[in-house]
Parts: sequence; structure tokens; C-alpha cells
Amino acid sequence: MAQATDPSRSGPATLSDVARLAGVSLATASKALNGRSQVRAETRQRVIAAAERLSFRPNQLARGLLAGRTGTVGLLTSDLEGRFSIPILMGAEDAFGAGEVAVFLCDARGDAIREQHHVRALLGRRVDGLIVVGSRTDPRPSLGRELPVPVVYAYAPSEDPADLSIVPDNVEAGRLAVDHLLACGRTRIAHITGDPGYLAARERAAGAEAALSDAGLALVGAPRFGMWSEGWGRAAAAMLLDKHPEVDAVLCGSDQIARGVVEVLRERDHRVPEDVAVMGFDNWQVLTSASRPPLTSVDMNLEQVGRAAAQALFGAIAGARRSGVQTLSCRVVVRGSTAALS
Amino acid sequence: MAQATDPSRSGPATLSDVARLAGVSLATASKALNGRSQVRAETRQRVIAAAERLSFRPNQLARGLLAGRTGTVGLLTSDLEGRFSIPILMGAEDAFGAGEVAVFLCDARGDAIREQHHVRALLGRRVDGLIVVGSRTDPRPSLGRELPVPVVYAYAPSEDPADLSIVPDNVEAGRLAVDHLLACGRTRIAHITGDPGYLAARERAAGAEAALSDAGLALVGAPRFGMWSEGWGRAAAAMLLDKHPEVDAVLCGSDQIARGVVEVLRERDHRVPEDVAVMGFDNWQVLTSASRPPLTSVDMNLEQVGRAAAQALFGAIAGARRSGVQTLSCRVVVRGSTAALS
DNA sequence: AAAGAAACCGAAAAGCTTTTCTGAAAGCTA
DNA sequence: TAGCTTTCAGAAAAGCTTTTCGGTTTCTTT
Repeated sequence: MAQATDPSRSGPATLSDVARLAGVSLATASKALNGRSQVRAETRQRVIAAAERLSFRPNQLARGLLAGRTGTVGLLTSDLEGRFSIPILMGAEDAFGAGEVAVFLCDARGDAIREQHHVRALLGRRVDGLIVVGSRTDPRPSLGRELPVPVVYAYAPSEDPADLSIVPDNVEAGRLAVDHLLACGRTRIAHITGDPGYLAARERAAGAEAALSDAGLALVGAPRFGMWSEGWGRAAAAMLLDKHPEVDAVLCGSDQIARGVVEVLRERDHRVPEDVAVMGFDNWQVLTSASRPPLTSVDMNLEQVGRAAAQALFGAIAGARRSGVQTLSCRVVVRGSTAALS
Repeated sequence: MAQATDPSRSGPATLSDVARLAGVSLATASKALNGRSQVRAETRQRVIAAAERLSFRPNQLARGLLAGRTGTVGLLTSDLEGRFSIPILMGAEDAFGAGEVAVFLCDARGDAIREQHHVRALLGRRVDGLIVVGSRTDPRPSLGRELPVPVVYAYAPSEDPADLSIVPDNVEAGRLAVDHLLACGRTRIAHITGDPGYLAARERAAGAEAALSDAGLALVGAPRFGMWSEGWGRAAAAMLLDKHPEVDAVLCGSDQIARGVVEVLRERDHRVPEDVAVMGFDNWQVLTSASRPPLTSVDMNLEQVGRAAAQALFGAIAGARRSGVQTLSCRVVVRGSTAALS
């Protein structure tokens, strides 16, 4: 069982294996591999060659134990299934990967108990920080101020203003959308949106109404809240056309709703965008590009939210803690469903 | 700066803090907390209380360093964006989370260089194993046989038969779909599917043709390969109806294609499912439920693929290495777009 | 050639937990 | 009461890397 002379005896090679093969001490091997200056060039080469031959990788556990920093962070999502978490997660993973930080992924499935469990497990693994990704933009309970590592909340802000949260700016999103429609010459704009229990729905509506008001205009009818589904989009569009056949633009609270609206417009022989412009939110490619015509949509720049959260966490780990809610801009992606009135 | 007497002086509490507070040695504290039997009940209580007060969590790095196992695995995806990775990832995360294993998430973005980089980083962190999640079912290059930890490939099998791969059974999926349509009394079945460069498309078509052949039937026309988009679904449906107006069922290679087909059928006043039954693959809720009528679809059970991969990796870590390609069954989810011929 | 400086290498400790082994105390029997 | 067993607590080592500090060698300078 014991194979004392076998170089590949058990598990990965350690620094002491490398040192032995190169005929130097542990300390020298370490310094050689880490570019420290206390070692002759020829010796360094020998050590590097030995490390190469054993395909040595320094044990990050030992390193972390010593340094007090592990180079890992926890990414705590509340629902992986939802499509909003993914781009944020991608942005964060991207930003961290560039900085040699590894990411522990935990999905709490929207359960507070499970979330607590994951937090404890992550702290046991001595993560250097946490990013908490929400599934909607409504504020969520804080993990608390007593955590031994910095925390950044992404998408869903923390209820505690002492925490740092990074969220997309839904009010501005509503403004931008209406500005685009106004720039297209539309003046009779209706708004069909989703569940009024969602802050995102209310904020986008508020932004839209503010932009219209700035232009001396108002929505055609009140904002129509309902559900985040194509079915609601179809139903609401039918009601809207019955009551306000004069509309020349429909701003929809999501791409799903917008698809429903476009379908009904097609069925009723309204031309899109010539007669009625339609736009949505989220810029969800599967929907925007499959629609006829393709949908103009507001992209919430979620990847950027993830990246910004990662960078903020970097900063906090380095000691530069901030707090409050930081909002990030979004952008209008123009496709065929909006165009200037001719 | 130095606060020698402050119990919460720097970073999380260590076992030696607990031992000091409880007035025992490190060894005793460890044994007390780990349920070892060499400790008097009263002493154990004292230690537990101390640990509680300091909210002590054992440092998993030190533990891993000692044990040789870290209780972490790497989850290597090739594209997070793609919707197939996510359910697999959820299943795996779920299975691991239950076993106190933490998951490192890495997204290679389809880049082999980046993948290599991530593998090296993960090995440096001494993961106990790796799961490689592909974005399509075509075989992919192996990470190699020389890795010091077990690897399981999920969704995309490894090209090396010595590796273990867990994939959904696309041939059976095609069979099941046709069996369902046959059970509905359909006999003139056409197949519109996606990019023929995808193994999944070819296998599903093969399964479908095999099931028809078993029933003494054949497809209406050849399988129509194209793209994985609604647009292709619409175009292909139009061509199909022009050439074969007698079809009573269309099996579509994806839910996206199926939606396109349903739309064209509606526009041409064919009733779904009365005149023509339609079904898709993937069971992608956003599409299936928004369609009119809701789409019957084959669910590839991807979460189960993830869970099975996690369990296989557990087994391999425990020493029970397997190899080869293991296929998992899928299931038909019936909705409004298919029904028995009346 | 001798002394001082510079360059280089190695021993040892720290970081935290678990386990084994040793030692001590308490309880029991003869 | 002496000797034994049982029970419990502590010391020390292992696991791997990095860093500090001390020691040795080589080179330069006078």
C-alpha cells in the first residue's frame, strides 16, 4: 500500500514533492514558483521544471488558511429557474473569473430556511463575500449586519439601507421607453403591464407617466395591470382596442405581454408598426425575435448588474464598503415593432 | 488596532477561541462538538454553549486540508445562457446541497481555452470531482483520463467511452412522441425539426420514424430539417400544408418550431387539435402555455439528468467508477394541442 | 588575501482542525 | 488500602503553503 518512492503516490503533487525532485527546500521551491527574488535564475528554472513535470498546482486550501482570504465568494440566488437570475449570475461569474475568484453557487429556491442554511455553509467555507441575487426587484429582508463578510444585493435590494444593493433603474426604463415612442411621433400611448404586486411594474408605469407628463401628454386610459403573460397581453389588447381604437402605440410591461398584444393587433388587421407601435421590457431574445415584427424592447442590462455587484463586492472585500441602493441604466433595443410615423 | 482580549477580535471564531472560553483544550473541544465519546456530558454542554456564543463554524479549509476531501465539486458549463444548462445545473445543485457539498460554478462560454483554465483552477482548489455540462447532445472532447478526480459528463456525452456520461434519450423521445400521436388516432404524421447538424434533431427524427415503422406507417414526406426557430416553423408549416394538405399531425423538433407551426395552422383556419395535432420537444413552459392551444411537449427531464450526474459523481468519489453513456427517459406532457380524433 | 556586501538557500512557524496516543483521575474489587 | 479498570482531558502530529529570519556561500574591494 505504501509506495514511498512512487512520485505519483497518492493524490496531487505537493510543494514538497516538487522541492524534493528539484533538490531544494520547501521555502526555495515556494519562492521560485511565486516569483520571489531570493532565488537564482538557474534554481528557479529547475523548480519550475519539476513543478511542470509533476503538474503541481498549489493547494488553495492551505494558501487560504494561511492568508485568511480564500478567493471564493458565495452567489446566493432565490430562484435559478427564473430567467432574471441567470444573466446577473453570468455577469458576476464573468467578473470574478477574470480576478481568479471562484464562485460557490447556492439556490435557496425562495425558501428563507434554506437560505439561512446556505449562508451558514458558505461562512463555514470562509467565503470572502456574498452576492444575494433576487428574483424580483421588490426589497427583500437583509441577511443582517452581523455577518463577518461583506454582502452585496443584486436585482432585489435589501430592506436595510445600510446594505449595498445594485438594481436596474425601472423608473428610468419607463421614461426611456416613452421617450422612444415620443421620438417616433406617437402621442396616443397606452400601457399594458403585469402584476401590480411587482414593484417593477409600478415603477415602469410611473416612469412612463412621468415622461409623458413632461411632454404635456398623458396615457390613453389608465395603466392596465394584470399578469406577466401573453394571455393577459391578448386580453388587455382586445379591451384596449375596443375602448380606445385611436391608440398609436402600446407600451407593454414585458416582452411576453407585448407578444400577446402584437398577435391581437395582427388578428384585427392593425399594422405594426405603421398604425400602432408596440414595445416591451426585458429584451428576451426568444420572444423579441420570434414576434412579427420583431419587438423593440428595453434591455435591463442585467449582466451589467451582475458585473457591478461583483466589482462592488471586490471593493468591499478590499475595505471600501459602501451602502445604499445603486441603480444602473438600461437601454432601448430598437427592432421592427416601432418606427417613426410617416 | 490589536485587541488581544476582544473575543470577536478578527474574523470568525476558531476552535481555540471556543476551547479557551469553555476552559478546555482544543482536542476536547473538537471531540465535544463532533459527538466523539471521550467527553463527559457536562463538559460537552459547556463547549457547545461556548461555540454557540461565539457562533463558531468549523473552518472547512482546515478540515479539507486534513481529510483530503474538500466536500466541493466543480460544475463546468459551456453556456449558461442556453436554457438547457440551467435545469441540469439545478438538479445537480439540488442533489449536492442535500449532501452538504458545495458547488463551484464555472462558465467556459464555449471556449476550450477558458475551459482548461477553469479545470486547472478547480483542481487547485482540490475539488472532489467535476461535472461537465454541455449545451447540446453532440459528443464533446474528453477532459482526459489523467485527471486526479472523477468526472461526469451531463447532457453532452464525452467522446471517450471510458468516461461516464449521462444524457437524455432522444431516440426514445422521438418514439414516445409518435406513440402519443398514434394513440390519438393520427396516421398522417409529418415531422418538422431543427438544425440537422444537431444530433438531437437526427436522433428524435430516427426515433419517430422507427416508431412509425413499427406501426406499419411512415412519415408524410421526409423529415424537414431547418432551424430551431419559430420562423422556420412557420415557413416549413406553410410548405407542408401546400404539399400535403392531408396531414393530421405535425411533430415538431422543438417547442419554438411548434409555436410557429400552430400559428400558421391558425391563420389557415385549420383547427388544432381537431384537424391537426401538434406537439413539440423540451416542454419549455413560456412557449407551451402561451401557445393557442397550449402545446403538448416531450419533457427531457433535464433536472433528473442533473441529479443523476450528481449521484454518479458521488458514487465515483466513493470509489464506484462507472463508464459509458447512460441514457435517461423522458416523458410526454399532454396539453391542448393534441387530442384523440373524434 | 581579508573583510565586507550581496546573493542565495533552508529551518521554522503560522494558519485551523482532527485524531491518536499518553497521562491522570476516579471508581471498583479484593 | 492496594491494585485494577474505566473514563475523561490534553499534548502533539498531520495536512500544505507562505513568510520571516538566520545562516552559508560567492563576489567585490582594498
